[in-house]
Amino acid sequence: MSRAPAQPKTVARVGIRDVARDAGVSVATVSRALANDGYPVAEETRRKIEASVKRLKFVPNDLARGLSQNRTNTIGVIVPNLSNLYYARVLTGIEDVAAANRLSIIFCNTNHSIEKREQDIKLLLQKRVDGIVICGSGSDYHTHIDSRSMGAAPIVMLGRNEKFDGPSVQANNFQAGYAATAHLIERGHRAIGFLAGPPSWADGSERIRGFRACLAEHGATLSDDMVIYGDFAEQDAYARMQALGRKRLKFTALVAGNDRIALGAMAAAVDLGIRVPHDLAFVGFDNIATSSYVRPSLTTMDMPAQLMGAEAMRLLLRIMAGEQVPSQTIFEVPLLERQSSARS
Amino acid sequence: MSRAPAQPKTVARVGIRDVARDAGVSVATVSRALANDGYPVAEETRRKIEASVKRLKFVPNDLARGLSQNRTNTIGVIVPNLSNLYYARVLTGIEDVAAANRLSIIFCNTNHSIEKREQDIKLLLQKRVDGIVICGSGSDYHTHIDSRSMGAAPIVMLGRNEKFDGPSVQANNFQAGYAATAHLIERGHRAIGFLAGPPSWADGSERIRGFRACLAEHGATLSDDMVIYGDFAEQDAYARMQALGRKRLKFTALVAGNDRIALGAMAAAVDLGIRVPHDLAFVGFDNIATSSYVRPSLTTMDMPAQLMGAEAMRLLLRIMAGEQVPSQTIFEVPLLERQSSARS
DNA sequence: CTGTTAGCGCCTTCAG
DNA sequence: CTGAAGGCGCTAACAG
Repeated sequence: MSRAPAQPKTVARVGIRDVARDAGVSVATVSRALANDGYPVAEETRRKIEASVKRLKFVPNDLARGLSQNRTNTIGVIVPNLSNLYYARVLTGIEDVAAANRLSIIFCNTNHSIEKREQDIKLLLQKRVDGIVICGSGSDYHTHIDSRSMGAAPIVMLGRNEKFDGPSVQANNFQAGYAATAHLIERGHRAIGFLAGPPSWADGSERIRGFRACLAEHGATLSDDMVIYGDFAEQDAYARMQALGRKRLKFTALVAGNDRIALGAMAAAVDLGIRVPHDLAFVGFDNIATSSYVRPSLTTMDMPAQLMGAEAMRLLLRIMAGEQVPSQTIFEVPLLERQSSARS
Repeated sequence: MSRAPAQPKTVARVGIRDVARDAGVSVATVSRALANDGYPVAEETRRKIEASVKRLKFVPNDLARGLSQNRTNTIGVIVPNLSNLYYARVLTGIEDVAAANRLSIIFCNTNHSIEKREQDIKLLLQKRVDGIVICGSGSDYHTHIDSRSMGAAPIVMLGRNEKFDGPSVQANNFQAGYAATAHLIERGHRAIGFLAGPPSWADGSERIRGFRACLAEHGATLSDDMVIYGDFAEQDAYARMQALGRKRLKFTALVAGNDRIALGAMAAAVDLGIRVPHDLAFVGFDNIATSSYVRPSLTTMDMPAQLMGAEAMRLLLRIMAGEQVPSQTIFEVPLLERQSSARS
């Protein structure tokens, strides 16, 4: 597959040389005026240069700049899936602080494929990004690129990843799972199930650990069929809930691996004539926008997605500046009580 | 604000020259072997080179490549706001076909600020992207960069923008607004209101035009207070609905500017004791994931967001390949009947 | 099939 | 405060 050059060679772009000639100075001076770092340039010279830049419509070439400066002012962000509003918020948080620091973002979507992720990392390294934020948890981190040697880009991980030893930003998912469960227990529930995501989802597993820990601590008997695995989305959760509801319902409350799962399951519950929260209470994770606008509204653990994104970006900036940063930055997750777990 | 270089100059990166030396060939041969276009390279030479690449952990520098090839295999995507799932889906569509064509995406979020957008375009041009997709409609397009002269990157617009004369991908929002309204009329409604987004939102205005046209055609009297403007999100819609509901409700059905508005308003309706759809029917636009998982589920116009994103990217690819493309590519928007507009 | 050699457009010492 | 010149890492003629 070959593409024609984006620019026909016949249309020579205006370069710094043209500006220099037009302004009657040397390229070095133009370069310095444009860089606008502290380097002294006479006010008048600067004005002449700026005029020429305007007149010639000069657009500096960041590729050349990057090549000689060995820095691109660009970072890579790898996300598993944007249809999950959680990641959209994370990305928004990253973008905010990136933009504030005049950094561009090269965005990669992996669709949860770890091969795609490896490939994306390779690509980003070729593009000489100054740093990388990898979002999405798993137990699968594995890449043969040592992030610290060879001057390769530093990596910050957002989410739990057991095999990654660089700096990471995480939510305290164990605590969150624990708190969600404790909330239900406090409401009098004893038969509580967990509608989980995929087993490979590290953040999810932590939530389940918290769930089990809380139950154990309250003397509940733990059985394997209390945790029902599936995927991240509404549809599958709807189906799982239907399967659950057709038998005699053995739970009075469900913790869902995330809000999308909760929403899907709640819809199924309603459709089955199960009253929420009277017959069945729900707690989710993420606090996506719609969770407070469904009825009954969804009680959820309020994952600070945007904050975490922003923090990850800040860490990356500090690493890029040569600072040492903490190996783990952990956010607690507050409970947001709403109707789906109200006393009935 | 200054940052330390991402890479200490002391650690010289391995370059194509090192590979050449290691493999005992010339840099040109290495370059050709790596490019892997049709250029003939002896099998054995190729093998030796690949071995050296592995051994030395050579990572080609795309900046240098871009500089000499005058192409970056990177495109820019500008989006108003990712917290709207609609744009997340558009972006996903773009990313899919971009990745399939080995193009990277530089992502920019404008928060609906047209200044930020101008700035982003400038940045993208400096980074010498091969093309740009601008998402989000408005009546405000204005940039002094002529997309066709100077070999600057071609632009494809996704969404309606009156002042932009390049190729665009759009949904037929007039038809969609018309169809949504016709659906309600067909259900027996005559007093229909429109819970709009901001007046500056071009796609939204088209929907309103369709709404008016449909009403007019069915002999309804049009008054200005049938359209209630606000922003794009749930919260504001909730407030507007509450204001509406406190007076004697003069509508039996509402068309909402998008699903988020519909969801917010429906929540308010429920809270006010208004029965949906019995007392008040709803139709939205976008078909975001949760719309089918709220109860009552939301009837909506199924905007083909991902398709449109993919198509915009395909158009851009064709332009980049030097092809001529249609100035407008328009998608029709199907109606998805669900519970919020069921006969009551 | 392979090698040599100019650039690509800018930054950055090193001298004025 | 300004200029000259080498180099960033790779590609693309042009010659073998």
